[in-house]
Amino acid sequence: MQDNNYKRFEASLRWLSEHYDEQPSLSEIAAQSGVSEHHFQRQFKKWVGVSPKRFVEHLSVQHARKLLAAGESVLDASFETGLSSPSRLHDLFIRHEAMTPGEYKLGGLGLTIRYGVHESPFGETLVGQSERGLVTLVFIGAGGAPSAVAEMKKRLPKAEYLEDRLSTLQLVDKIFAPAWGGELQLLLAGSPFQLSVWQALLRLPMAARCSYGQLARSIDKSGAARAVGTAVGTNPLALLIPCHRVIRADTGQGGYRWGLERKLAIQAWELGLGDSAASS
DNA sequence: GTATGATATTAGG
DNA sequence: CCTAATATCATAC
Repeated sequence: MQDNNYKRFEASLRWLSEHYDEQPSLSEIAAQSGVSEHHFQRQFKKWVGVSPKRFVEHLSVQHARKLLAAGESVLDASFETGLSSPSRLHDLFIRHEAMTPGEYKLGGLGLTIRYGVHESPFGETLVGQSERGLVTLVFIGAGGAPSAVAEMKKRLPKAEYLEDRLSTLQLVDKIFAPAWGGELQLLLAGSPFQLSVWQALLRLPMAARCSYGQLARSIDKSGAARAVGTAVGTNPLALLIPCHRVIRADTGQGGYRWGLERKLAIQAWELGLGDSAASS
């Protein structure tokens, strides 16, 4: 269980988040982690699925530019064809429904949300599930579980909340288990602006990136890049709404609500998934 | 109103 | 190439 946790690489990823644009060599990266080059290489590859070198290349300016171009075409295409392709996380099909503005104003009245705290490969998560779909999947930050729960309740204050780890555990397994499949239903709750940002994001495939400005243009609000940034930052469904795939137009990584290390860890994980899918 | 961002673009060195 | 000013817009207060 513990060897499945990104925390072992947290320090390395933090260092990488500051130095990736210098294209550090394997020995430089390994030196930061305090273990031998060989050991680091093996451990990193085992957890991430790709080698450290491959990952650094992935973060490079040249590569990021290609990924941004791919994202641009996806956002453009879906803007013209409407909601065409259903979004996926690897083999997990993701469907979603959005609350109407009226419903959202009622604060989740009539909704029952079962929630629980669980371990994930990216640290502890809080999961909240309603009859109509998954409402919350957030990482637990410095405030600990109580503050994450309080935040969840604040967003939909009129909903009924029941702690029910048993039922949310199934969901966590489904999302993070190696053998995936099936469907996942999301229930999006937010302001109209937030909904449009999140829905646009749901169309972005694993192997693509987009910038805050591209997202803004795709929802017909060019110029609102900064507002898009805050909307992306309030994403209540980490991983499933792929906010970790949004980077800056200048190919910098930008920020992440739960720490840049975690953003890189998730990107690396997805990169590994793509590789294994391609090679099998 | 005012201040504040997970930004973007431009101007000046 | 770099830093710094400034445009911009949804939120939180």
